[in-house]
Amino acid sequence: MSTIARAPHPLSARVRAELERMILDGTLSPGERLNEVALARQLGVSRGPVREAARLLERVGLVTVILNRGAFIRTVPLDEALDTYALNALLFGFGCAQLAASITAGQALDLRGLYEGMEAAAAANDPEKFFTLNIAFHEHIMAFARNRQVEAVYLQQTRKLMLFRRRSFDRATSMAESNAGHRRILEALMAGTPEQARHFAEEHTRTGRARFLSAIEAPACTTPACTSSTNLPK
Amino acid sequence: MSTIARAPHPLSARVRAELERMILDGTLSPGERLNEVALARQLGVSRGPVREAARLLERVGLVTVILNRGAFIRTVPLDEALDTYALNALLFGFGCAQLAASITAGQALDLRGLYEGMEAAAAANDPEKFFTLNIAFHEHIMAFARNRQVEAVYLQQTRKLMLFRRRSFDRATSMAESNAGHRRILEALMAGTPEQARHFAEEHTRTGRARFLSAIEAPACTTPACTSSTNLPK
DNA sequence: GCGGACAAAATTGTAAACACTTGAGTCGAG
DNA sequence: CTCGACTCAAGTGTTTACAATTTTGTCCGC
Repeated sequence: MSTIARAPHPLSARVRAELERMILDGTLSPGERLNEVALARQLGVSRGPVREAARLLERVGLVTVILNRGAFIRTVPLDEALDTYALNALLFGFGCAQLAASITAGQALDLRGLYEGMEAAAAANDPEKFFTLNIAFHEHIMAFARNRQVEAVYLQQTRKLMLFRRRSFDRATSMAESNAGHRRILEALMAGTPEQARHFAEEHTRTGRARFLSAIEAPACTTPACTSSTNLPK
Repeated sequence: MSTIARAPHPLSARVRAELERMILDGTLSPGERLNEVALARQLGVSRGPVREAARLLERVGLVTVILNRGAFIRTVPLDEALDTYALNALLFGFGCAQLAASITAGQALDLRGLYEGMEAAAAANDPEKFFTLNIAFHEHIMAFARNRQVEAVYLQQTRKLMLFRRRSFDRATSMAESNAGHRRILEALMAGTPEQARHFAEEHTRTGRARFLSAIEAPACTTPACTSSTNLPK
């Protein structure tokens, strides 16, 4: 029974963060139901905050709430994932275009460091590290783009995609290919050419979608979480 | 004490819809606090659903929750409104570009009807009707664009902007100017030229933002709701 | 052996109760 | 008269309890 750390936030917000972490971690698998009493006991709180947290996660698209049946971790349908990729391509392209027009030396240095870290991770065949740096690279760009609304939507949609995107970097070639896209984006950013940056960003997202699709069609994963039903219960 | 109509949804969802309506209607003004007990009694429910609904509205950006002080209807800061306009320009441009490549005769007819309705409303100097048709025009386009994710984000952001956008169409010239933009978009859609449609859509959003800005700087509104504090309490 | 109806357990939806924080008003000292 | 501390009311945060629905297990009939 691990109690949540004390913080100056409503309990429901902390529970929401914890549940979000558990979902993205894989502790809670897609299709699984969020048992309110079990989670409440596990987190050392009452059912109220857990309920509120579940409703918040529904609003973000991470869970689905069915009347009198509870909250289930969403299994994002393929068409929704594709729509989300298109949306993210648009947002990421915008972010890169904006940043190309306003990038500072420090920001460029930061992004370059992440790029080189991914290069090393790809060479060492370390998908886990590459995955982490990759997220940081994209999120830093969107943070530097100075549009909080675009950034917020991008982060939210990306989190939703993470429900299964983690497996897209299984092969070393994927990492190298992905990082080549990062390099092109980075060069356009440092060159200060917004439209080129936007172009490479959208292209990069498209190749990411392609990797995602091939990973879906050929799931080289045998854990029970992968083979379980991909549809909602009932 | 008006009880909410029965429906196959959790009470919190129905309460959320009702609160959202009250906020966008103006029944609840920006800066106002959502008194849980009062709203619960007014809606004929308990505090639980009202709390959950308030948290949901926070996630959408319509209210702000402060620990131990409750939920306040948000007063969207200017910079956030500008960021949101930029986001909406991007999304609406995407939607128009998509639709230009796939529009059907029936969809074109539908949009044309809305356009002509707005033309009539502008001639009759009927801002209320123009406002309604204007929303329908944009939402129909986004629905026809066939990307549920982009559509959902656009709708959400637009609702947030509605917290004060309603006053942008006070003058008849604004309506005529706005509808001229609609006409250009519609022609590009029917011509099947995606990039042109995107261009006009983004331009239309920019002029909308300009109207919004001028309406902010010169508030021709004297109701107490407008003159009240535009910042969060305390 | 199989299918359907019934009953009991589990779980969610909702409501009420309790504890704590915040804010205002008042009283008193300087 | 002003400023500060104290008290009390209002309201939120959280927990607990109750009601309604769903699900599952079992039993009976065919």
